[in-house]
Amino acid sequence: MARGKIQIKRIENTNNRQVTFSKRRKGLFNKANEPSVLCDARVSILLSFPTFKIHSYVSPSTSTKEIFDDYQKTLGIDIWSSQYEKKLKRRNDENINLRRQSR
Amino acid sequence: MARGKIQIKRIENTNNRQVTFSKRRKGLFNKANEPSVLCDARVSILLSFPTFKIHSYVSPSTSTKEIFDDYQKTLGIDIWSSQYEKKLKRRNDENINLRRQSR
DNA sequence: AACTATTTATAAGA
DNA sequence: TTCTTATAAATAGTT
Repeated sequence: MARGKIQIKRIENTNNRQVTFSKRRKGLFNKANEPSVLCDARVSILLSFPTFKIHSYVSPSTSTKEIFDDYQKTLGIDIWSSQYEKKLKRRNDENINLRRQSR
Repeated sequence: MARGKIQIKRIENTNNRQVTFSKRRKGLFNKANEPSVLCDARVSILLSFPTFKIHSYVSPSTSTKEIFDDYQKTLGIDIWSSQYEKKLKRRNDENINLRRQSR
């Protein structure tokens, strides 16, 4: 785009890669904002780049977690809960045993 | 854009709103793909629209969960764990009481 | 960090 | 709903 078409492949020069990242981050977040206003959509974007911290965009009046919970509901899974479910089950089992003993 | 500039405000006509959503979803996901190739970035997009299921894009060679775990690491929090931590604490407290009673 | 020639995205129409 | 196309927006290379 612009002053010559580019191939979509890794930019080898480190400085150019960083400049392009910054420009495109701005463009991407702008593009995300518009459908949320035009179309009542909710958008969450997470963008990680090796030398920067992670960058995020989320549309107004919602939160990253809220959108993620919807995502998980749609998939019918909860990829974050499994580690906690195991611990909870263990505690419950202990609990039931203790109640039996105290009878 | 195109054939006249538009104002960025809610599109009231339901059909137009849906058509615009579909067009912009395509555009947004395309735009997300390019920095991941050009700049070694990782991108996760979740896009929810009332009458559709949620749509997602994630850059190649990673997963939505992986990017999210990085996001949480950067923030220094774990927004999904808190609800489980509460339940776990409750079970533990019950457990301690039961052990006391059975002494 | 600003500029601008050019590419890309897209609003409206077919 | 898919295609076209005139115009708006984004941006690669330059300064």
